[in-house]
Amino acid sequence: MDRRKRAEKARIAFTTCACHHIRKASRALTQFYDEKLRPSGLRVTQFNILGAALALEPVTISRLAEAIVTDRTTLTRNLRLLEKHGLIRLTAGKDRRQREITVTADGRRALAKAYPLWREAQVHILSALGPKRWQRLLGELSTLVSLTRQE
Amino acid sequence: MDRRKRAEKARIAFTTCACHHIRKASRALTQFYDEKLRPSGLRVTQFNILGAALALEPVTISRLAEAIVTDRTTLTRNLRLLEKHGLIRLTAGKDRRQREITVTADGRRALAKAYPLWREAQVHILSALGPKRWQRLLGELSTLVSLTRQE
DNA sequence: TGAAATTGCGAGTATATACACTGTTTTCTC
DNA sequence: GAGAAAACAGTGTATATACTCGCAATTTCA
Repeated sequence: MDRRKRAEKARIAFTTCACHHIRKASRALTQFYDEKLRPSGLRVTQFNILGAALALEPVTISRLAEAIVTDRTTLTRNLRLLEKHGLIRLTAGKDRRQREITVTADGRRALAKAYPLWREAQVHILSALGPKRWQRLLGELSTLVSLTRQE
Repeated sequence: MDRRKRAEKARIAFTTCACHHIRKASRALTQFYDEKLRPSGLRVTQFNILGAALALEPVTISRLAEAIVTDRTTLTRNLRLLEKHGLIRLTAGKDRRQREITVTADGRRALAKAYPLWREAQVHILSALGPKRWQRLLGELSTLVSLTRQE
């Protein structure tokens, strides 16, 4: 293959790659939400983990990882940070292999403080799209996730 | 606010957060593409950076960062890795502040080897969606990016 | 009941990401 | 032309991500 063809393929790959576009949007949204959440001291990742933990508590690490579609070992490390800041507690379960996550009073306070800031970011995005486009986008994102899970 | 209401808000936040859903899809797609690309030794991030560099070379770090919508300092570190593996070269430009990126012969070989693997992953996703849904999704992702850029 | 398989989790290692700050070079302005 | 402003890039630090490996507790089953 000559040089020109190779460059052309490279151009196609980087302008059309689905993963690239999703990652790009992910970076942009993360920066946006993080910026809005800054006064709360939580990042959007932490806000989401903490919120999921509160909604599901008491919950084990593996169950929570499954719920938010994150690698378990990634979640372990993210939880360690929340624990260090006193926002969650990790205790041994009945099954001594398991570790149960509970949100502390500080954790609930942090969530309550962050919630209106999150809402501001969320409204900015959702109101611009409108409920119809938003719902459809949500569906497509779910489709993408399941497309990568099935083989 | 009572305990129940707080948990309810937490549940809403983590089930509807736009950022959470995009990040989730991003993780899933990244794992999928990385898995397919594994025999090539490139990750999808590296594949995309290398492809963009080849399409735009010679290009400075800031220009490339702009093109792929990545923080410049992130790109600097990602490029360092590609340089260490001999896939790109970083040379001083005429303007001595700039550093120019060029893809080496090894880099082009790595891209050529990875291309069919990338294509396999890409086809899996795109053929499942079909061109129409894919184009619309691409448009929505662009919209999201610009929604976070404008204030 | 005891060995094998399974389950739950952590550590080691590597990459990706970005904010705040710093230094250097170039350009602009008076 | 000197000083100010802008542009380009690197470092320090912190977080997010996940693969591989390994250990301990539990369950399964012969």
